[in-house]
Amino acid sequence: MPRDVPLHLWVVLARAFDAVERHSRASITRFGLGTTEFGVLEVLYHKGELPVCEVQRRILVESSSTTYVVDKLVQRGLVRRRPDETDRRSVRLDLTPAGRRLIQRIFPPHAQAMRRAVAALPPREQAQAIRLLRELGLGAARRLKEEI
Amino acid sequence: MPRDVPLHLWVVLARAFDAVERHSRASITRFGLGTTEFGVLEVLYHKGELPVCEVQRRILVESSSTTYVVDKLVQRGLVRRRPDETDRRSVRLDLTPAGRRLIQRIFPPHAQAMRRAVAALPPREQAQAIRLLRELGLGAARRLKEEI
DNA sequence: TCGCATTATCTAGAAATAGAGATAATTTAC
DNA sequence: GTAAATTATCTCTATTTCTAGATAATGCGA
Repeated sequence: MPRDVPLHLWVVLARAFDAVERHSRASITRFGLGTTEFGVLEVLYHKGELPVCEVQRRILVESSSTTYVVDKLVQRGLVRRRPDETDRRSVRLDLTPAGRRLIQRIFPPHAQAMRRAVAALPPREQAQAIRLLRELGLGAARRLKEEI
Repeated sequence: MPRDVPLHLWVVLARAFDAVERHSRASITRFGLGTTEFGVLEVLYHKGELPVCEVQRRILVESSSTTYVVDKLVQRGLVRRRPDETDRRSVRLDLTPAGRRLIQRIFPPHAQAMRRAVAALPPREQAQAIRLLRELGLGAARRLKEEI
């Protein structure tokens, strides 16, 4: 009984993502944030000030959702918008001091939770999985662009 | 500069899932269905009549969302609910003839689209990825249960 | 330089999803 | 056998996310 390997890959990819993502969601919920809000804080924390479009690319949601999440973070005083000097279409995002304090406090325990979430795979196999998933993801993304 | 391998694994997992899932979404949208609706039809097509809870486990959404999706499919005459004789808590789901005709028609081209979506990875590496993702997913799911 | 395609962001509205908890049936432990 | 715990489904509500499209600025080619 020869398996349909590509379809099986898609199934286990979805299952693995779901299981690990539940860890992420549970961890982030502890801190009164949504996963996408956390994503924005996290990317600004690690990359510094960025234009909205760059943040969007990294948190993997549509542009209107990005606007929605950033609105909430701005209202809560965790992020600020600033017009870009050179490109007047662009809006740059940055952490406020309060936002920085928050993400500084919650990132380490969240990272720890995520390390535990994937710890069933031994380090050597984690490295192998990274290589394969990178190739898979890049390939799929490439095909998406081509097929527009 | 030693990478934080577990966190990196989580990032590439999310990216790969996102890219492949976009293929899935685009493919399914062609047929006027949502991905979760498609998931219900597909699992009933391949497994036959199943209780709601079993369908839910396979489509990876919460129980309230399952009710919502099944409602829509029932309204469209694609799925029917039937009380379980032996366990009166349980409701069994099955395809109607129209539902069966629909999924029979759209599953093959969707499967083809998904095969293309993951085709950047050669078959040998697909098999390797399946093994690793299975172990990762099962491990993460196990930890979820333990940590309740 | 001018017009057109592209890019960046946002708005409005619809759809999908989750969360809390209600209800009812079954299973388990004693 | 019965009480307590678990399981299955659904309701109601809030939140999140997407789609379509508007607006404005930029880049690019003739």
